[in-house]
Amino acid sequence: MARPRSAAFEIHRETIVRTAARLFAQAGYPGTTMNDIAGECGISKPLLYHYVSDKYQLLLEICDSHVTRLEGLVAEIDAQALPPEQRLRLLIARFVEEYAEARHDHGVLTQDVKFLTDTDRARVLKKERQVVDAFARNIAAARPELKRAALDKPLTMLLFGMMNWMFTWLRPHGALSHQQMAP
Amino acid sequence: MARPRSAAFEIHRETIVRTAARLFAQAGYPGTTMNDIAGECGISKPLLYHYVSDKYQLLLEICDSHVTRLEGLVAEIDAQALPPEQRLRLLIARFVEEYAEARHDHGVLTQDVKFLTDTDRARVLKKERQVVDAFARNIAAARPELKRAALDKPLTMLLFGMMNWMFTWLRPHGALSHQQMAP
DNA sequence: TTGTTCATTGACCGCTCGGTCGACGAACTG
DNA sequence: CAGTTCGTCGACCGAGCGGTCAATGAACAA
Repeated sequence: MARPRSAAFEIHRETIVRTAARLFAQAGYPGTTMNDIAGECGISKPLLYHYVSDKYQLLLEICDSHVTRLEGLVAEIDAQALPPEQRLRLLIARFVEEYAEARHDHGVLTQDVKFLTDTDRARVLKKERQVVDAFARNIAAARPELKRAALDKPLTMLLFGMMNWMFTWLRPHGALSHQQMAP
Repeated sequence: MARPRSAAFEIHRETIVRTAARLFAQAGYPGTTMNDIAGECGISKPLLYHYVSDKYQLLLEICDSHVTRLEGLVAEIDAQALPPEQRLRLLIARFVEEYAEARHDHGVLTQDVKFLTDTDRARVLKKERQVVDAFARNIAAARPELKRAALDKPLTMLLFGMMNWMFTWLRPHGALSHQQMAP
């Protein structure tokens, strides 16, 4: 072998994935072309394919890495010994924080999972379900009367509805969000 | 002229629009082809174009008719003289009802408005904003302390987040939804 | 210095897309 | 009955898609 891979290879690749996430989030997976991505990155299409195998892998990588990060977040907070209510609040706060940072990735996750193959989608949704279950568990622990009324699961969904929807209208101000989860 | 338009023309056309709404909601606007729509309707592509001018008009018609219906719903409830809290509850109940009936149309509205032209999108979003404002007004009337804290607008958004998200997981059971809006 | 690999591109390929053409028989009007 | 429009379709068109090829020069190993 005569020339090693450039040190910047992974960096370039990551830039491409981030750009793809942004465009997917904005126009959807089928509504985004590889030309769009290459153009937005300021490179030619063959060069794009030098860094990335194909369009589908981009989608898969974005979804999988994001949902895996969320899973890690849950595990991290679960590991702390905290009173139920406080733990639930921490969970919500950290998720909102993560969503804000990875806004585009999360948009792709909620909008474009359906374009994954059956097996890939199953894998991603399984992780997502574990995250949701963790929320439901914490809600039930913080408000045992909901559990008794079998309302913990629906309420969890409603909570995710609020969180997911938030980033379709909130732009660059995040001061309010953390306190609003009380009612 | 020698042959009038078939009496079933409008019916067929409406069937096509409903089918398009379902497919758009499922795969997104760019992810749905005219062949898909024709196939799902059991007709050929030229026949599809006999009933419909082009793909874009389908999207526009779905979005516009749905948002106009929502607008009418607000006007109808606004016309009734009701105490604030009761009116808000009625508003929510009726919206959830409407979303359930027109689930696909609503999916298209929340997912595919972005593919409208600037002017069309502006028109649709203007109507949508009027609906949201009506909700905010009713929330402020029912809970004046929120208004004072300038939390009425964000809370309205959170409420819409819950309502919009609901129909991504709720399948054919609707008994719970109406009572859950209290907390 | 030499040989190989990397980084990069313009040109290209097969396919599918949104949309149209021209043809046909059946249906209706006068 | 005659003439026209409707309802219907197979075949087709130009454009753009995801993806590849072959070529080039620079970068590095030996």
